[in-house]
Parts: sequence; C-alpha cells; structure tokens
Amino acid sequence: MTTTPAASPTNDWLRLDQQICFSLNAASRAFGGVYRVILKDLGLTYPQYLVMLVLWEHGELPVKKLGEHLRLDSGTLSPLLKRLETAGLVRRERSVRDERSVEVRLTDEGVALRERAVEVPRRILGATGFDLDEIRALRERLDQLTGALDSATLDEA
Amino acid sequence: MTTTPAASPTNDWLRLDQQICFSLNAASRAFGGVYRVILKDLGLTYPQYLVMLVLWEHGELPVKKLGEHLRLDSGTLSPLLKRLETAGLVRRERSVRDERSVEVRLTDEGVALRERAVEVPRRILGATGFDLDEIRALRERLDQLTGALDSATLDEA
DNA sequence: CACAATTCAATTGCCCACAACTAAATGGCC
DNA sequence: GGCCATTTAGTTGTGGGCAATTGAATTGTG
Repeated sequence: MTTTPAASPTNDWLRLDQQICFSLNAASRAFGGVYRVILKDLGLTYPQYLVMLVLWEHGELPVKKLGEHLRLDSGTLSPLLKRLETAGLVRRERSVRDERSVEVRLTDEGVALRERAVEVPRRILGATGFDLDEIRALRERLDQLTGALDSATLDEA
Repeated sequence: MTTTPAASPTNDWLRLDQQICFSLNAASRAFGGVYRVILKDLGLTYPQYLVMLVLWEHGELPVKKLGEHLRLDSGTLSPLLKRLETAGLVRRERSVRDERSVEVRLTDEGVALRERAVEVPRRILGATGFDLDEIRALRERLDQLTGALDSATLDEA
C-alpha cells in the first residue's frame, strides 16, 4: 500500500521543508531551549522574562498595557502574573483611579533581579552565532512579516 | 567578562524591541493566527496540519520517525495523534515487527483531506506579502539559526 | 439621573510543548 | 537460556497561548 509519496513537482507545495512557518516554529522552539538553560538560574521561564523586560523598561503598568507590549491577552497574563507574584517578583494592585484595572509593579526583589539579567542577551547572542547587524536585519524582516500576517488575519475576519 | 559599551547603552541590551527572540515569537504567533483561520475549514490545528503534511509526504511511519521530522516528542505527539484518530484521519497500530513501535497511517478520509489542503500554502504565502525567493531566503536564515541554537543548547548541557 | 454600550481582568476550556517518569519490548552479551 | 542496557510509547505535571464567557466598573447618551 503505497500512497504515492510526492513525485510530481506540483506536490512540492505541501512539502514540510518548504513551509516557512515550520522553520519559524522550529527556530522559536530552539530559542526556547536555549533560554530555558540560561534563565534557569534566574528562576524565570521565557515568557516571564519578557514580562520582566517590559517592567524593567517601563516601571509599573496595568495588565492591559503589558499585554499590548507583548501581544498577549489576559488569559495568558493573569496566571503568569500570579506565578511571578508567588515568586515575589511583582505585586498586583487594583488601580484606585480605575478599579477595573490592575497595576503590576516590581518588588525590590524584582528590581534587583535586573542586575543578574543584564548578561542574558549577550549569552543569547553568542548562542545564535550571528552578529548584531545580522540579528537586526533578521529582526526587521520578521517584524515586517508579522505586520503583514496581522493585516491578513484582520482581512479574513 | 569585558566591559561592554559603557553605562547607559547597557540598558539597551534589555530592551524588548531589540530581542530577536521576541520578534521570532511574535511572528510565530502571528502565523498561528493566520493558520487558525485558514485551517478551520479542514478541522485541523497548525501542529495537526504539520503531522498530516509529513504523513502525506511519507505515507505511514512510526511515532518516533514522525517526531524526528517535526522535532516533537511523544509527550506532544501521543495526545495529538489520539485527537487525529478520533477525528477519523489516522489509525494507530502496534507494529507486528517491533511491538514497542506504533505505526501511524492515514485513513481514506485522511488521504482525501489532502485535496482540500493543497491550497493552504498558497493562501499562506499571500498572507505573508513575501515572494517565493524572499521566503526561501528567510527560511534558510532561520534554519541556520536553529542549527546554531541547537548546538549551543548541547554545549550548555 | 437612568440605562445601554464599552472596557478590563479573571476564569474556563481546549490545545500544544517539554521534562520526568513508567512500562513494555527488543537486542546484545555472557 | 538468562540478564541487562537500550529503545519506544505513553502518562503526568507544569506552563504557555488563545477563544469565549463572566462580572464588575466606567463611560456615553438621552
């Protein structure tokens, strides 16, 4: 029973190794592996590290804003922030100005963790084998791709 | 540990918008959104679609081989394959030659689904706004990156 | 002021990813 | 043949991502 494995050129469209998204996905998960090793010392997962980056950069901000920076919704952020709070890195407090909103801010411990995180990007860069210019070029390409895909998603909806 | 560019530029290293991995992650999730819309008609999620691609290309094969093609382990594949089996697209059967192994093969329905899947890559390509050469170049770049990251992960371990 | 629409966080439910472990089968080796 | 390391799927537990829903607070409008 041989269900004719792709023989004709037209079938190449469905070949796994031609799918850009697979390469993207694989790269994303490969990064996950590297970050897992490097962030273990800090007690952070990669998405938690991203949240900390935003907080280190912007100081306190509501969950909504955090989500906009990271393209994540409350369904992802709420449990993640609880774990960061349990770890003692952030506090969550209802805004007094708008009680629908929850302000997320760093604890002293969360602020202090930044000192140990500054070396992470350099170690990641080393793991990629790329130089800064190559990284920047790739990043711009990917951001362009993300923009196009987001527009396309809206069009379909 | 040489002193990198002095005090203030050091801050830039931790800026979210400079992290290649964030761009990668965002692009990967943006793809997820597009695939979710396009694959809804086929009743597949994106990882399930990847599994079907491999099966369409190679015919039946054991879970182990499937995992090697997709860089996924049994912890991910086992429940996923159960869902595909429930959906009537694949069958799982213990190999008679090696009873540790489980052969995954397409049902007639699974084979038939291929006809409706052939248009998916073209629609995805359209959503990216890239042409084939650009896609190929980006894919090669990403595969190169994945290779470097995988090596780095092994080094750390 | 009253009421409808909107905004926001949280929850639920489903699926994916991965580490760690279990259990069974295989194959090599004495 | 009997023992043991290896191979292979499967299970469990933790965490992330997202759609859909809930419920409370706010804002807009008549």
